[in-house]
Parts: sequence; structure tokens; C-alpha cells
Amino acid sequence: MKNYDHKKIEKKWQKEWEKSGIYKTPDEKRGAENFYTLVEFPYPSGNLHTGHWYAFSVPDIFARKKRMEGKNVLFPIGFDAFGLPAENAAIQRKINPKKWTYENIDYMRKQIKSMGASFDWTREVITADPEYYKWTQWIFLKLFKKGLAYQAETPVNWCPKDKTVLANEQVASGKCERCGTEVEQRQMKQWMLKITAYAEQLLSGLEKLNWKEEIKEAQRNWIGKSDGVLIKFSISNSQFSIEVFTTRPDTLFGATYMVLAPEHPLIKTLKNKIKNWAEVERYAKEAKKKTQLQRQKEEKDKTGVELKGIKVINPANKEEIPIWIADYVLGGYGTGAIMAVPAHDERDRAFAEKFKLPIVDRSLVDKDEIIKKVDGQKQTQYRLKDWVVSRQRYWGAPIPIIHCEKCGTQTVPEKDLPVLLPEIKDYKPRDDGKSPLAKAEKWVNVKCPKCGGDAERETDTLDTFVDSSWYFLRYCDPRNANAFAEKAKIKNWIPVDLYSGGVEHTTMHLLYSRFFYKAMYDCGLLALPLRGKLEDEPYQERRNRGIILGPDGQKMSKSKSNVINPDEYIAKFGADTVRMYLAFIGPYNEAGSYPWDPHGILGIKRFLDRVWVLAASKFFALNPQAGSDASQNLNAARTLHKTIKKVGKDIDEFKFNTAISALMILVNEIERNWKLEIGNWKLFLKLLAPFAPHLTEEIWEKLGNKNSIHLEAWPKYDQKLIEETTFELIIQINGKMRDKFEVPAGISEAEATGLTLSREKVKSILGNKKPSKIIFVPKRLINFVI
RNA sequence: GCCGGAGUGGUGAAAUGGCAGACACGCUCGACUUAAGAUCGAGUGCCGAAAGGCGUGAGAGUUCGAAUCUCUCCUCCGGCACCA
Repeated sequence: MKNYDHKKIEKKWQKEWEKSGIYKTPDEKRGAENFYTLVEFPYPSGNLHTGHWYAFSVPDIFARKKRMEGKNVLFPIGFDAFGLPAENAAIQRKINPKKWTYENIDYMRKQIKSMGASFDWTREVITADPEYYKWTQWIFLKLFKKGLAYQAETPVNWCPKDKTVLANEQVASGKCERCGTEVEQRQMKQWMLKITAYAEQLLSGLEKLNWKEEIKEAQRNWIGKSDGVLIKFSISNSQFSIEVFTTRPDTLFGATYMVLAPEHPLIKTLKNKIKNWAEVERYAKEAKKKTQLQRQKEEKDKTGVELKGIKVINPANKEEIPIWIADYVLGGYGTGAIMAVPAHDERDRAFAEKFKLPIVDRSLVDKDEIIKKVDGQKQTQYRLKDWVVSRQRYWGAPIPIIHCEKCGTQTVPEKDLPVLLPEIKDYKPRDDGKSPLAKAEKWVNVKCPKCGGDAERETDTLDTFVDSSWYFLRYCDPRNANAFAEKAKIKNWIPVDLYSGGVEHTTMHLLYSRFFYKAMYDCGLLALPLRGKLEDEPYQERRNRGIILGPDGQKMSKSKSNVINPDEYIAKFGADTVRMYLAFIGPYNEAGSYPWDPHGILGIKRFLDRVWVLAASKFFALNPQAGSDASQNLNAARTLHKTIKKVGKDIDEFKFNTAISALMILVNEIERNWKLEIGNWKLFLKLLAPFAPHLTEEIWEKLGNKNSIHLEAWPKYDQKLIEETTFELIIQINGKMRDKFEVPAGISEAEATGLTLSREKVKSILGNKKPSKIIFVPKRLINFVI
């Protein structure tokens, strides 16, 4: 039989594994070190796509190998079930978001199981379950009591299509990260989390993390730290002064004018003194109307209006300089005011040239002395803004707050948690900035927990990113009804040893959950120290995976009709082939992108068929000693042990592609020379087991084994066997390869030189020239310099 | 503009100071076959009949030796960006 019946085999073993519970992870296991490997849980969109396969089935290879190495591996999965897209889809189909979401979960769970991944399903977590979001609300209240959650009137990003506010992180180039609609700026009262209080820790924490530089750098850019100085400029003939933030106090002598952001509060204060008030007001209004995107488009084309009638004094030289308002200065950064130094700053120069303002080219002065002279205050600014977490949408965890006219903002008492999301008829979002929950009067009207009088519930729900900021902790103790997780159980697993996920979460989920973890730590919610490793960072190691493109090398999308449906390929070739093909397609530890090659997958299918043919031949079972030639047996064993070393190392480094190529080389050799004895064949099967769990399990059983191959120990290589007794000596002349021949491993330089010089080819190239220098590298090469 | 990553056959890619292109796809030829988009075998960087030469984005440098290290430049991808 040439092809194996993947449908039968894969179904059989998936059932069997579920029945025997071999992937169930105990909290602790005698003699086994705990190891937590995490993949980002999926959003229940309704269908598993190639990206999911790539995200789950490839790290499964790693999890399986760690388990075979004797680690007690936590490899959990769940669903990030609240959120906008599911809600939008449900509204479109005119069905209940809850129904839609949970039906999707049921379907996707089946699909995920068809991968044959070694997830422990008994730890499954669904963020939309009241048992889960009870604790999301509980943690929110802890943050509130610590002063890390607050409600404030601020300018926010409003998506007019999704009809909700968005966090800064959810706006990309001025557009809604979910639907691509241009966002508007609105002034609204919103719930925020004080992530800025952790800016410095989020930055410094990166130093000790074993993460790729590009991930750390993206977070650093996002946090955007800059060290500078606050300098006061007094307004002439007035008691007022204006503070500016600058990183270049050394250029203070060159400051020839000042610019305020159009929304700077002092503008209104000084209304009476401003002679051209009408003009100023008009400009400020227009600037306010512009979206982020418009401002960006107009970049470099500077606009502005002078505040006529007032001047400020440059504290360095006491000269009076004019004040302008211009939208190239941002209200939300620094003090919302700058000293403009056209001689040293490109933007200031462009502005000065347009409005004919003086450009004074002065030499720089000493930073520290000038700071002292003008009484400057050193200050650090961050680009990072507080995280807006309230959403004017139905499908999310209700914010557990009650508003009482008498007592103000009150927290829902712990005993009343969870605040259940009520069933309502109309889920549609509204234009007025209110959640659809506002219409659920019965639910909204409550008694104030403090005074017992009439009060109203907060009707906004929490951003989905809040739900996912702590899910990795819940996996440690997923069914606990009395705590989000027991401290002792957290201690078993946290920090996560290896977190694999998508690059798109670098400045969203990854940053948020680091913040959550640090904040929860400060609230005393975590047991520390944890496993003697990192104290205040949740993820020891993070690796970003790449993305799978369509066969045309473009991002998969329905409009380009280049979408690969993994289900089709599973039906055709089986899960083992699909997962192994994805592992083979390119290095997983680099965030590259790889086109799906419909032909390429055939290579893996052929490989697995060949393994099956080898196994089905019963050659190994019948010939425990395999070939009769001892030296051939030794060579085969040597290749095998080299492969053990290579595959083990490559899996650890997420270089699954080269691990598979090593396995292919081994199989090519077995087929050519046909000399593996049964013990060695079994070692090979164990190497293949994490990659093709179903196929290897079937062959393993056919060999008469009673226990699963996945419970076997990962093979150890024999170092002595790997060490070669001879090697191929490369002969270089002036660094160019000219010849090579087999020599004993321990050959001396003198012996090697003698043997090399006696070779015909070398003689003919050297002629009667004498080498001026000979470089001999043991076990590699000899180089003659002439 | 600042920062980070990357550029290697027709394609996905190996090799991180020592034989460039492992492994796989594709392609060519052959075998088996009624058949082949199945399977097996041989070949496959470029030029050349061969000997040989050339070749890792471009150019320089370091080195006995560079895809790999250094510098300059070009291109692509990503983060930030009128952030003072």
C-alpha cells in the first residue's frame, strides 16, 4: 500500500487521545519541571483559516518535543470571545451575538481538534463566560481602587462606523484598526487605565527579556520616551507665563518665537489681550475639525496665526518674541507649547520661512548651565497615552460601576459580581456615544450600594483587550470560582516560558498584558517570586511568527480569490501533511511571510507516504539487525544520531524547516541503503512524532507498542557516535577550493601538508611556486598562499 | 526624518568567518504504465563543447579565506513620526 489512509488514522487517534486524556496537564508532576508554552487564543470568527493552523499546529511541534523531553508542559487554548467583529457579524445576520459566538466556538473547537494539536482542552477558557468575565470585572475594580482606572473627559478616537471609541493602539494611520474607517476626534467622558504610570517600567522591563530586538524596539517606539526640560517664558506686562517642553535647551538663544497648540487653555484666558481674537478663534475651530489623517496629510504645509498684542520673553536673552498658534504643535504632548528654534529645527524653519519670522543662527551653549540660568526643570515625556477601555458596544464585559447622583461613582460590591450582560433586543450601536445597554432600563436602574437610593449602572463595556490581558493567568487555574487563580497555581506556571504570536500584537495585546501584569503585581494579586525567574514580566520569551500568503504572494483575501481553505487540504492530504508543510515553509522564528505553494505541500505528502511504505514493508520488524554489513549499520546509526542532535536543536530554536530537512535526509538515506535496525527505526519515529503525530502513532502501534509514542522519551544522541574518525580535507589555494580528499580525523598539519602536496591536481596548480604561507584548520581545510 | 529587520537559483529557502545554493517545489530526460497530474531513476546557479571562468543588491575595506564582519550607497518590509 503506497498511500496511508489519513482520514481513518487521524480520526482514530484524535478520538483515542481524547479518551485517554494524554494531553491533560496536571498542576504538578513528580520529577518533571513545569513548562508553559502559550499561543494567542483565537477570536471566534466562525472559521479556522490558514493563519490559525500556522499559529497553533506549528508551536504544537515544540510543545510535544518539550513533553517528550520530560517537561510537564502547559499548552492551553481558549477563545477571545467578546468583541466587535462577532457583534457586527451577528447584527448583520440579525442574530444574537451570544448565540453567534458560541456556535462559532463549537464549530471552531472541532476544527482545532482536527489539527491533532496537544492542547489540554480541560483548561479551555472563554472570555465571554460569566465565570471568566466576573474576574475581568473584579480585576478592573482592583485597578480602580488602586487609582489605576479612572473616568475622565478627554479627546478620544471615535469610529463613526463601529460607533465606539478606540484606544490609540487601535488606530493605525488615522484609521480604525478593525474596519478601516477614518476616525474622528471627539471630546468624551471615558474610562481609562493608567498605563502611562508604567511607561518607565514597561520600557526598562524590556532589557531583561529574551525577545527579538525588533519587538522590543517597536514597543520602545510606541512608548516614545524623551528626556528634556521645562522652561518658563513670562508674558510681557502680565502675571502669566507659558511653559514649554524641549529636549534642546542648548538652543534656547535661537528661540525667536513661540507656538501654542490651537487647543492650549491659555489662549482663552488671554482673550482680552489678543487683538485679532476673531481670527485666532476661527483658526482654532478649524484645527479642531481636522481629523488625525488630515493633519498628517497636510504635514509640512504649515499653517498658523499670530496672537497679536502679546509677547513672551526669551529667558536666555530677555528679548521679546511673538506667540503663534499652529496645529503643528500638538495639545496632547509635552505642555502643548514649544519654543521655536528655526536655526536648529526643520519644522520651525519651514514655519519661520513661510511667515517671515527671524532665523537667528547662534552657536549652542552648555546645556546644564543654561538650564540653571533659566531655572529649567528636567522632565521626561512619553508618547504613550492612557488606555481608553470603555466601549459603546453591547458585546463585552459590563464595567462594574454604579453612578449615584448623591454618592458619585460607586463600585459594584464584590458579592454582586459578575455584573451579567443583560439580554436585550436591539444590539445596534448608536450615534450618540451611548452603549445599546443604555436602553435596558430594568438593568440600568439599580440601587446605590452606598446610600440605597436610585442609581444607574455604567452602560459602557470593556475593550476586548482587557479580557485578553490576563487570560494566560486564568489557564493556571481555569475553574476556580473563588479567585481569578489561586496564587500557588500561578506560581506553578508563571512566567510563561515561551509565547508565540502575531506581530500585530506587539504594541497592543503584548503591551497591555505586560501593563496588566505589573499593575496586578502592585495590587498584590500575584505570588512572587515566581519560579525563580522574572519577577514582574509575564512572558520570559516571545517569538513572533510570520504570515502565510496566498499562492500569488499576496495577502489572502476574498477579493483577490487567493484564499487557501485548510479544510480542503486536510481532506486531501491529512492534518499531518498540512501542519508539517506549514512547518517546512520557512523559518518560524522570523516574522517573514511565505506564500502557500499548492505544489510544495506535495513534497511533504510524498515524504510521509514514503515513511508509511518503509513502515508497512515490515522490514524493520522482520530484520532486527537490518543489514549484515557492520560498517553500513554504523554509518546509518551515525546519520541517525546526527539527526537527533540537529532536530532537537532546531525545534528548540523554532527552526522547524531545517529540522524537517534533516529528517528527509535521513529517510533518503534509509531508502537508499536500507540498513536501520529496529531500535534505530523506533528512534527515528520518535523524532518524527511531534511533526506527524497521527502517522507515527499508527506505525508505533503496528510495531506492537501498547503505549502512545507521544509518551515516549525524546531520543538522546550518542556524542561518540557522531564524532567522525575521518573527514574530508578541503584544499584551498589562495582561498579558492581546488581539491578535497578523505583524511583521518586526527591528522597533523605536517601530514596534511605532505599528503596535499603530493596530489596531482595541487602539483599542476602550484607548478614550481612555493607557498609563502600555509593555513591548516583541523577537521576542515588547508589553504596554501602563493 | 528617526529606529529596527532583510536583500542568496525559475520558486520557498540552507549555510552566521572555511566546499555557496542543503532540503523541497518546479522544470528536463528516462523507466513502468492503456493512462499520469501516481511511483521510481538521472540531471538541474550562470557562461562554456570541454578545460575552466563567473556568481550571494552595488561599491570599497578587514582577512590566508567574506553570503556571513566594517564602512558608503541602493532597494524592500516593519515600528514611530509636525512628539518639540
